Amino acid sequence: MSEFRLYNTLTRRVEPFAPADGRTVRMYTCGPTVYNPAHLGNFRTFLFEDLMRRVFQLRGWQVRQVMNLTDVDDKIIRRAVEQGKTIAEVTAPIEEIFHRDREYLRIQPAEVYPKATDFIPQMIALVERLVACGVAYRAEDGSVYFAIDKFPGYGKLSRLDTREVKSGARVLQDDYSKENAQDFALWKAAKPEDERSGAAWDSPWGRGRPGWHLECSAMAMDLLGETLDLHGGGIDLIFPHHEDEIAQSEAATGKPFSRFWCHGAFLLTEGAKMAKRVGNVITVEGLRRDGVPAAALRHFVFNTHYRKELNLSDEALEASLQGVRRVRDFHDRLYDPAALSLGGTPELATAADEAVAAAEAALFDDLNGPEALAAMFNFIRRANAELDRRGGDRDSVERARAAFERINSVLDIVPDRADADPALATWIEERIGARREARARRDFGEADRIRAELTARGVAIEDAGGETRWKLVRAT
RNA sequence: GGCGCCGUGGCCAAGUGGUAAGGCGGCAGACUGCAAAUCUGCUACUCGUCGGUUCGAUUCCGACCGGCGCCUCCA
Repeated sequence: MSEFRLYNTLTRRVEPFAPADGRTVRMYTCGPTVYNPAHLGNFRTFLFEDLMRRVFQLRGWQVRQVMNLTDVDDKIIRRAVEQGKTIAEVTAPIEEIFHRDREYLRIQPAEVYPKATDFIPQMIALVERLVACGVAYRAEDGSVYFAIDKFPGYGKLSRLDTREVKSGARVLQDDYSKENAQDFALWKAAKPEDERSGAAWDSPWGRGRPGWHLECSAMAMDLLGETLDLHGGGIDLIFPHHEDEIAQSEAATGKPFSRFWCHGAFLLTEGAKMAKRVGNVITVEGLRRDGVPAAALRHFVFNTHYRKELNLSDEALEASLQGVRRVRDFHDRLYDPAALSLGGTPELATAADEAVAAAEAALFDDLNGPEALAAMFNFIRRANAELDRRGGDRDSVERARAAFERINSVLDIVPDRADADPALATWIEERIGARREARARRDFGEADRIRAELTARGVAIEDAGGETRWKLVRAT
């Protein structure tokens, strides 16, 4: 079996990767803050992580993935206060939307979706450990901070010079008092709005709530052990989020927190990072309403390497839509019973084997989605050509099906066929029957009229092998 | 100011120290009553610009131009 390689942000290199125990990849991926529906930019990262876990499975490893749902933070609290709700009332519906969108995009569920508020005791225990080690201190306001100058490795992931005082960068003073401007909060003393929205818990340092980074360290170590195989997220999380996770985890355990760090690049729209504050957000729900199938979105995302920025445009999306239509037509042809009876050729079997080899080589080499897609499309072209020959070889058709399934087990880019309701289907069949009769008496004017009628209702027809097949297409 | 990424045909996008995958689109042909689907051929002597290293660079180095991102709660 070929070597498996993965880019590691920690070393900035592509390195051989395998789970520590040789069997199960234990991966932690930063999930959404559930105060607003995630947009396609967020989902690009989640799709990258879906690709990752599916490739691991293709390689024969088991996967235990933990994705957190951040259900307590400043924005959630602000919203709760505005709406006179508790944070749980704010986050519950958003959590549902997240899973609905996730399922629409065919993102495999993680093994665990822990919520921050369910791990308060573990987080407090971690802070106690850090205080005991002397790397964390309680400030006058009752908050607890991590002292970054007590952790020698600070900055190793982001490679930021901690001494550098950046001119031109935004230097914000937050509401808490701390010894060093760059120290980060482990535990935040409760404010009135925290109490009012249910975002405050008892702790050895008084009422308060966890800092942003704490949940990931506590939940990852609780659910996956003190050293993970891999930790993933969007590239913007490298600093400070992941840097701080490393600091607080490794200061507590003395062990490497994660062997690999993997980050996905941004999705851009209109030339800028897709973000709520930029106002160029596109939601999964919106795309779904526009009739963009999940398969096309998956194709769109996987057609650019995960570490490269991807610019969303109508043209690019349209190309994915068409590409995925080709995949579906091929899939339908391959699985039509006729394909088996007409049969393939020995060359079809060869094409199948080569396609699998090419796709796996691409995927196992730092998750090269674009090359895997190329392998898929090369296979489709060659297989179509061989199927055209009707070589009578049933075995090669079976082989082609298996190859297609194997590659598609990762990409998952066959669009669902829109089902016609029974009444429409009956009407379509009737019209096709009428057209068949017209064609039989060589009344092509009538036949074309009927086809136009069907087209107007979004039905495309194909005359193939004496039969007429139909399918629903987008109205546009 | 610091750190980092990117610039490949009309659009999207891989890739390699030895002369450019794949998709979409376009053009032509085969098939078809006509289409559709499918297949075949064509569609970058060239990989932002200028230098350098090399027998040879799109691929390595440098400079420059252009775009994007991170620099404390943003995937």
